[in-house]
Amino acid sequence: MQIDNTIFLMGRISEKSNRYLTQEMGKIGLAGLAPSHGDVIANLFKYQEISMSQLSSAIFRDPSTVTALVNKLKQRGFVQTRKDEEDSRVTIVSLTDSGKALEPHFQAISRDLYDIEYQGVTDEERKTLQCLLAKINSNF
Amino acid sequence: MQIDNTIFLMGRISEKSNRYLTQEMGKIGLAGLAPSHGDVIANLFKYQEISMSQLSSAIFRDPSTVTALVNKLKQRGFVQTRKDEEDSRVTIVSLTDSGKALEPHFQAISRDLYDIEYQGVTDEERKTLQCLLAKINSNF
DNA sequence: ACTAAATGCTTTGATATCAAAGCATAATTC
DNA sequence: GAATTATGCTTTGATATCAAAGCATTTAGT
Repeated sequence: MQIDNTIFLMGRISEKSNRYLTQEMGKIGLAGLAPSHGDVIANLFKYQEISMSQLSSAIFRDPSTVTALVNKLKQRGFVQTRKDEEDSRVTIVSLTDSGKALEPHFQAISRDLYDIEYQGVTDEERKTLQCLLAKINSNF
Repeated sequence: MQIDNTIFLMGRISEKSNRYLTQEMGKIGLAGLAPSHGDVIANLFKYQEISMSQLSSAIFRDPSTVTALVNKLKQRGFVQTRKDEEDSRVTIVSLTDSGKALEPHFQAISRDLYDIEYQGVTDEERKTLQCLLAKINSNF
């Protein structure tokens, strides 16, 4: 029968987090965008410039999905793209000024999310959780 | 910045599980169906008969999504529906014989999934994980 | 009893997502 | 160096999903 419901719980937590992120993104001018759009932006904070395929690997989404995500972000004015000079197949994505301006808001949202997550959870437990999830993730 | 990546890991594990479930469902005659369809069926193993709205609560999906899920399962011949006699608004869903025949396969898939998840994880750790996830889930 | 509110479900429209196929361009092989 | 294979990306088509609106029917309020 059912051994436990950990997989189920991870799914639920994941969905609730996404709901929360979507809601908070709406408050900082990103209404109508999904968590994955946020993932794109977050990776641009980290790497400044990144190709479509690197983005695809970084956010674990199909290349065709990344095309759609970046198109939307471009249309909204948060990112821009240019062709790579060395390899004309490659498209390189970067933040516009209005994209860069989001960074502090992203940090705040991220902090808030983890505050919610870890209410009543000790640092010790947090580390244990982190370890266990990393191990389970590598089991698949 | 980023405090940890537990939320991210839960999302990844959840997606990988879903990928696995979809694949295994394909092997038992459920190709083209999603994990949520499996959730509907699993709840019917548990309750035999259940209304659309109860199903909606049980699988945490919008009522309109449940309508679509059940329609597809009906079309494939795994479930059937009837009107409740007491309240004609209510639709009650139940398994057909070919739906019931899936139960042992579901048990096997569920077992296999947990075997994968818990490779190299002790019973103690499993309990800890279960506890922490339950707490975090209730934090949202 | 009649109206208003609530409940159960479905339809419609929008969207993120993936898979498959297509189209370039680059790299490799012969 | 021409042909094949690989790589990077996009287009197209299908689907699960939700939100909003709609339609019944049941319940509550007066």
